[in-house]
Order: sequence, then C-alpha cells, then structure tokens
Amino acid sequence: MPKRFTVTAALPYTNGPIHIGHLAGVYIPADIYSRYLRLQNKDVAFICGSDEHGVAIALKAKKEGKTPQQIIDQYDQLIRESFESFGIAFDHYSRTSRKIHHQTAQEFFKILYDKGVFEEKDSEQLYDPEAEQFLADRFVTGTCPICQNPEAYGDQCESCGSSLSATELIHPKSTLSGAQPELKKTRHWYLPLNQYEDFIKEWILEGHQHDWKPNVYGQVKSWVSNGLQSRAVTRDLDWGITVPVKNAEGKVLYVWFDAPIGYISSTKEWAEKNGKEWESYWTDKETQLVHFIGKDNIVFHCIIFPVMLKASDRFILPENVPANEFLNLEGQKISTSKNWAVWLHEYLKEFPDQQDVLRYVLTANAPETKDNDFTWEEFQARNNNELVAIFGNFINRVMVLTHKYYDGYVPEPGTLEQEDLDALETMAKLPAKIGQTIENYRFREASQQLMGLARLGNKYLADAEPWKLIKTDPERVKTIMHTALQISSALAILAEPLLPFSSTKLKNMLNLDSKNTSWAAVETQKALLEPKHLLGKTALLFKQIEDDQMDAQRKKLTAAALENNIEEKLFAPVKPTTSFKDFDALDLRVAEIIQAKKVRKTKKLMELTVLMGDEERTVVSGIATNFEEAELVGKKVTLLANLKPRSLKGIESQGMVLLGENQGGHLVFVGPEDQTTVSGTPIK
RNA sequence: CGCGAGGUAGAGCAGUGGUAGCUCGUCGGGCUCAUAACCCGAAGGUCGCAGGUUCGAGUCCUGCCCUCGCUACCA
Repeated sequence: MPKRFTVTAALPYTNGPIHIGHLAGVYIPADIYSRYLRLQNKDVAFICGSDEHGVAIALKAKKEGKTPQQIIDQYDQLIRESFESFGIAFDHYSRTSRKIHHQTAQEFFKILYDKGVFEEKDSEQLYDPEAEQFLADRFVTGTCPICQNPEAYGDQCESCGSSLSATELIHPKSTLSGAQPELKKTRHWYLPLNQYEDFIKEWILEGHQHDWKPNVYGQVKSWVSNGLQSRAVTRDLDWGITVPVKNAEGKVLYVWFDAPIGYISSTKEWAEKNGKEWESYWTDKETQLVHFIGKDNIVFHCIIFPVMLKASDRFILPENVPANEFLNLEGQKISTSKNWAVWLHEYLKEFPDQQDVLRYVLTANAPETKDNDFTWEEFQARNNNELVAIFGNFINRVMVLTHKYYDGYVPEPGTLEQEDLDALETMAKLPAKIGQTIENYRFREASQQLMGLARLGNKYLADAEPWKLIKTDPERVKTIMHTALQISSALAILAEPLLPFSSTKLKNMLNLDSKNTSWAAVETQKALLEPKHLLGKTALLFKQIEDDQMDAQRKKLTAAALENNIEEKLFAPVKPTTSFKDFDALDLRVAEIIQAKKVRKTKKLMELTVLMGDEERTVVSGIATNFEEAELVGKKVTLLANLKPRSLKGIESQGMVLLGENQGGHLVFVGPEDQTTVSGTPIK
C-alpha cells in the first residue's frame, strides 16, 4: 500500500451549475474513494477547485454583458455551496483564478520553457480587427462550404456534421463584433506530444494494460495509434493566465494547460493552511495519484497532463485514471445549453436531507462501463425498494424490537448458535470485500455489497423469528438481538463512504462510540456494541418517495427544456441585398421523393431519390434525425436543381432539397402547397 | 472499409473456453417485529446478427448491424 494518496476530481468549469452527470461521473466516485481511504487511516489529499479560464467563459460573459470575473464568482459560489451541502468532502477546493494558481501555472510553464520542451511556431489565424483580438474557431460563423448552411461554426457545421477549419468558411463573420475577420500572423508555444509517444506507449499501453479500465485504455491506444500531434498550449485571449515569457503580450495559457495544474496549486494552498508539505503529494514515488474524470477528459489526463508532468522531470504520474462514461437523463443526453439536466443545487432544495438517496442511485447506476440512463422512475424505485425497504427497514426492525424488549439497552448474549456465527462471519468478511471493490474503482458493486449486508440482516431476523421466541425462549432472543445489533453497527460503519449522511444518522441512533467506527473495527471487534449499552431514539433512516413528487420532477424537466428552446434561438438577421439576376441564377423545381434511405454510418444523412419531371435524381440531405424513411416517400418538395453536384459519403448529391428550420431545430419541408403540383414545375 | 467503448432475462449489471448468474420488477406462497415493509419459491434469456476455430464459446477469430464517444454546450 502506498504511503499517501492524492485524489483529484475534475475541476468543474464555472460556466454553469453542477448536475447529476458530473456527480455520477466524477464527484461521487472520487468522494467514496477518499472517504474509504480516510477510514483506513490513510494519508489522503482529496483535491479539487473551480476551473475559471478559457474561451467559453469569456464568451458567456460577453453574451450576458458581464465581466468574466462576475461569471466565475457566481458559479464558483454556487458550485462550492452545493458540493458542501451534498457532502462531497474535499480536503481542499480552490479556484484557478487565485494568485497561487497563476503563480504555480506560470512556474510550471517556465520549467518546461527553460528546459526547451516547447516548440515555438508562427501561424496565421483569424483576427477580428474591430474587437482587436484573435478569434477561436468557435467565435467565427459563416457559410458552410459543404452544405451551404449559412450558420456554420468555425470548427464544425452543425447542419451537415462536417468538421471544418474556420478559414474554410464562406463569408466568415466574427461573433464578437460582426466584423469580417482577417488572417494575421501569431506566435504560439506548442507541446510536442509526438516526442512522447514512446513514453505513453511504455507507460500506459504496456504498463497499464490490465489495471486500467478498458474504455480509458482503448481511448489512449486510439490516440497513440493515430499519431500524437504537437498542441498549442497558449492562446490569443484576454482572459486567463499570462504567458510568463517575453514577447508574449496578449497571450494566455491554454485553459487545458492551466486547469490540471490547478490540482497542484490547490494542494499547495491546502498544505499551507494545514502546515503540511505539499511536495510529497506530487513528487514522492510512494504517493498514489488518482484522477477521477469523465470520458471526455481522458486525453488530457492520460496524455497531455502526464506529458507535462513527465517533461518537468519532477512530478509523479497518475497511478490510475478511472474515467466514467456518460449519464443520460430520461433517455436523452444531458445538456446544459438545452437545460436538460437535474441540477444539484435544485435537488438539494427540493429533496432536503436526501443527499444519500441521490448518492445511492447514482452509484448503483453509475456509468462505469458504458453510458447509462437516469430516470426518476428508477430513482424512486431504488429509494423505495432498496434504501427504505431493505436497509432502512432492517434498522427500524432492530431498533423497535430492542426498545420494546429491553428498553433500548443492548442485551447480554448467551451461547452463539451456528446461524449467529454464520451471520457474524459474513459480516466480518465484508469490510475486506467492499474495500477490495472500492480499491478497484467498482463503486457500483460496492453499493450492492453494502445492501447485501442489510439483506442478510433481514433474512437473519426472518429465520430466527425473535418475535415468536420472545414468548417461549426469551434468553435466546437476547442473543439474536445482540447479533442483529452488531450487524446494524457494521452497516453504520461500512455505509460511511457511500451514504455518509445516513451513516452518521445511524451511528447517532445506535449511540456508537466513535472509537469503534473504523473500517477495521468491523472485522476485528467481537462486539461493536457492548451489552448494557443504551441506544438512542429510533428515527427513520430513509423515507418513501411518492409518485407525485416524481411527476413534478418530470414535468419540471420538460417544461424547462421547452422554455429554454423558445428563448434560446433568434432568427438570423436578413442577409445583404441581392440582385434579381443572382436569384434568377437559381433553378428551383418541384420534385417528388420516390425513395428514401438512410446513409449508413452517418447520423443525419438521408439518400433521396427524387423525380423531377421524368428525370430521376439522387440527393443527399441532412434530414435523417427529423424524418423517417417511410414518411418521405411521395412528398412533393422544392429542389434546387442546378446546384453543383457534390459527393457526400461517396454518393453524388445532385441538388438540394429546401427546408425551413424552426427554433427547436426541427425541419419542415418547403414544397408546393398543392401536393398535386406536377413534378418538374419551375418555381419563380 | 477512421479509431475506441458498449450491445447478456422487462430494467440495471456480473460473468474472458467446460451444465447461463446477481439486484430490482413480475407472478405464487409464507410471516407479522418492521416505512403494505420482510422471508421463501417460480416464471422469464437461441448471451446484437451471421459464419468460423474447438470435444466444448457469452467467453477466441472473421464479417456485418445498433448505441455512445473521439467533434459545440459537457462529465
């Protein structure tokens, strides 16, 4: 076992609140892991903080007419408070906007800079002459060169799905000022990942083939086999950490360069406050570093950050990066922008004192091996059928019986029979089993093992039937209740990492001596509760969740998403005046769809065969997410007939079907009102 | 033929060559200490599809299909 542990959880980005996806993917598993280690009396630093730089925050601030500082202050506070009341027990939660982080990140950059690690390269990038700044690809919109969508982004066209480069756009426009961007030379520092391919291969592909999760390992393998590229670690932006070298005015560290360093600066801050030495947590070989992240972060935590650490020649590398997959919500992807999410701060208000329910549901259904779905139906079922019916009910039975028979005092046991011994033995083996599971990052399984103990308790009571024996053999009942109380105590202790609030509640109910609450106590102590020990008052550990609560949640979800949709999109402004000649150049015709087939291996493309007069044409159109094959056949549509043919996915598209797009992103055909219009009819 | 992960009972998952398992749900029975909770039993799967290797395949190989990610918001 390593001497100490540095556990990090992905730094939340302060442009929105925390939702259940973040919790299930990162914060709950990280918290379980750290709590478990602390119960083992390990030296643990559980580190996190707000990630507050980057383009997205700058953009959001501009949109809302605020300063970036206002945005990050607002969300940092919200996130900080909701983590706190949800019981994510960070040892330290910092912010990347703090001085200590700016210093640490700059030092880090300097170390690599002085070692000559970086490549310096000039490149031409789009520049907004009005806003006087360089534009990230996302800040540029224009007409897609492939599908002619006038609102394609600089990095991707959402209409046809093609990935683009901002310089390819026709009529590019800066989203900051509306000005037409120009190309301008700029100099940046690049991290030459390609020089570290062998390092990554040896370290991960050979060294961690069996102990890292397949999804993480596979992802890394995929990146490496595609060949690693140099990556710019600086940006032209006015929001971030200034690049600490000469000739770098107006440049900041790329947010992905500075963010992981936030783990280090947060550790420093924590160490300073607690009179500790931070270095050992990041440089000592006997420290085990573990990063908890979501799958989108794999490349940064398995390749880029490790390369930075390695290049510094100073820091240790992560022992494991147990990244989770994604959680969906009621069958759809969680989306901040579409407001399709369960927000933590709202949950905490609407389900007061029920943090553990969400913790349990998100753990039991965690996306450990593949994407999973969160539904309110399951939330309710797991609460009512598992937490209430199995765990809570067992405790309640034991408490009620003990108070009834012995006025709340733990009875003196007689001779233990085989069934008692069996139950106690199973119980004593559980800490090691759960521990093993947690150490292997299998939190889902750990939650089931814990529930297994409560299940065992119920069965033990059902088999022993103390409520019957109390009339015939009261001495035997004492032994039974004593045993059941030991199981209850074990539950209180072992529940701590997974259900910390309930664990505390239960310990208080049992009046459990804090000296007896370590992980090891369950395996070694004969009696966690001694005879004549007085229990506290009985209270319900969990409560039933009713149907109407769930209905309300579901309604809220759809309502919020709908409202968001209406507010979100405004129609694009009218384009510049054109001439009749230009319009006349377009040959629009009525055409009839006679066949429709989804293009294989694409999301949006549909291969249409249309009839224009007696001419048959093939048209590839990005409408597959909106329409089924069957409903298209027989439809009369408007076809732009003289558009230059273009090959999409190997199919030549001979024209373009005209569609209107409404606010919700739904497509509607623009065709002749009279569906009997003869196909081939020209439109003027 | 871009790469990676996943596709096992109604739902969520385990199972890397030797008679298909766990939890929840469903159905039937029992019990009454307990938040109509608990306990027992049963039904329910041609392990995405098609081939192949093997005495034997969910498990190995080949091809294909579906979902998700790698690609905005985002874990």
